[in-house]
Amino acid sequence: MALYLHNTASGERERVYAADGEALRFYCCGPTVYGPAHIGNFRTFLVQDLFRRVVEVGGLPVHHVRNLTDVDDKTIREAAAAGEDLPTFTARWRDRFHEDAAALNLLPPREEPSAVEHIPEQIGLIERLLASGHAYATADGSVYYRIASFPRYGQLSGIDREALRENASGRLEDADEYDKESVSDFVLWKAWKPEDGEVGWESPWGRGRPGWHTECSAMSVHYLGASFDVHGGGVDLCFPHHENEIAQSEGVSGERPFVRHWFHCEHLQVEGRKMSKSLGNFLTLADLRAEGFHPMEIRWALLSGHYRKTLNFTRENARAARKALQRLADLEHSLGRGVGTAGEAPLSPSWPEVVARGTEAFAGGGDQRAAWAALEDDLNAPEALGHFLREVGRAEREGRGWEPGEAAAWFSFAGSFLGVFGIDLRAWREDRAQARPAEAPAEVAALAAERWEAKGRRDFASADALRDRIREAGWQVLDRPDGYDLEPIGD
RNA sequence: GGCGCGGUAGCCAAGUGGUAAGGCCGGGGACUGCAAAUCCUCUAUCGGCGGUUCGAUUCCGCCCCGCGCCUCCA
Repeated sequence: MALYLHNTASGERERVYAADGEALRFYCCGPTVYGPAHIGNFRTFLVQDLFRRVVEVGGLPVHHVRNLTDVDDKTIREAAAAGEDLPTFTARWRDRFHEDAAALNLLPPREEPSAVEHIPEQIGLIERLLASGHAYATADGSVYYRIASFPRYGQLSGIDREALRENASGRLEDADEYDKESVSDFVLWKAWKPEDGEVGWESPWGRGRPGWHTECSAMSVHYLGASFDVHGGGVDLCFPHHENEIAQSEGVSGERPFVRHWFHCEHLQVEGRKMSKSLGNFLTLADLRAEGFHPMEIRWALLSGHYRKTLNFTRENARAARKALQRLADLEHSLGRGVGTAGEAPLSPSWPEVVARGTEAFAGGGDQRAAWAALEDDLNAPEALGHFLREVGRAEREGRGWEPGEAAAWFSFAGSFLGVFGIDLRAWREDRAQARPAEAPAEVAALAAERWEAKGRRDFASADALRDRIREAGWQVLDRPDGYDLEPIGD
């Protein structure tokens, strides 16, 4: 495999490989569990999922770690507002995140550590930072990172410390932070305050809780080592979160680099505008499901742009995705019976099978090879989709004339492609079949029977009139040579 | 102001120094008694102005516009 990925740290496309030669060590900043994740969050997680799938199909196992932030200002505030204790509150949203992630067919990470479960590791990290002079405690029992002690600070995001100081000058009056040495210093341990209520842990500096940035350094190093291969997140995390992680992790270990490859995903817009609560376009998966969209349609739409460009999510795109899925389902129905090892569902091979097939599945014609090549070239999903859809069109036009062997090869390619994209066609098909009424109301069925009879008499005027009445009832008649089907209108 | 990402057909979205993938929508046609599906077919000179070049959408410069980050937002 020769997968190349843009590295924020160098600004260049670089080869992805496992330093230990065995598994790619991959850390992702996960969600803060204080409410439902929105589709912008999921865009990032989906891109990371696509990346992981490409690496694994390329033959390299991935040691994937994604954390859960279950203690911070927002979780504490919202838990209090909900009248729940913090663990109960965050567990609920954690479960919700898992449900959404499963619906979107995200592969679960190998480990999913949470901040609350790793307080000792975080305290240990802070102690080492204090010992090495990178941190200092203040009178109130908080601990801050001393940015002046880390000359490389700002290198990842290209921000220089002088500018930081100037820009931050307007916030000097922030009462909470009056005892920091420098306004740019960030908090590692926050001393307990009355509004924290029951939330707090004992530490060498008194009762308190870890600052947000602390957890990712402590947990990534704990699970993946002081230096690992790839670290992902949304572009907004580049500064200050990832910058701070570098300062913390390299500060204690002295090992460089903390992360070899920084992988940042651009943001998402909705219907041409940025997502914001005031615009009311802060979409969650549940919102879109309520509008009738299937998670697989959302997944397709969210992966249809390049990860380093802002993507405009539109309902129209989601409908285009639905159409593509329908084309695939039709194709599987017409050409795919008994083809390949997946039997009746050759376009829905299991993930282990997709991994086992590896890149061999893409060794066919030009577009098949090109689809894989596009993915290896900085994860160019839209180009890969273009090649894939050209293959779909070819199958639609030529498939009926194929020999069994040709059909099997094509379905192996297409099944693997959908596997890499994490599109579970079977789930989509079954959920939709379940969602629609299997049978028309007796009244509609009677009209349809009457129409079929009129049609048999070649009384087309009556037949058409009945078709209209059936349509008014919300159903449509689809004729076959030997009969007809009734389907609900609406999608 | 600093750093970063963009401006390609009605919409979404790739891409290349030699006259621009793919999808959706829409138009026309074939097929069908009608309808659905399917098939065929049509729709762009790439934000603006200069420059380099035999030739630029692709390289350089300037300008205009949109978006993100600049201390806890994927």
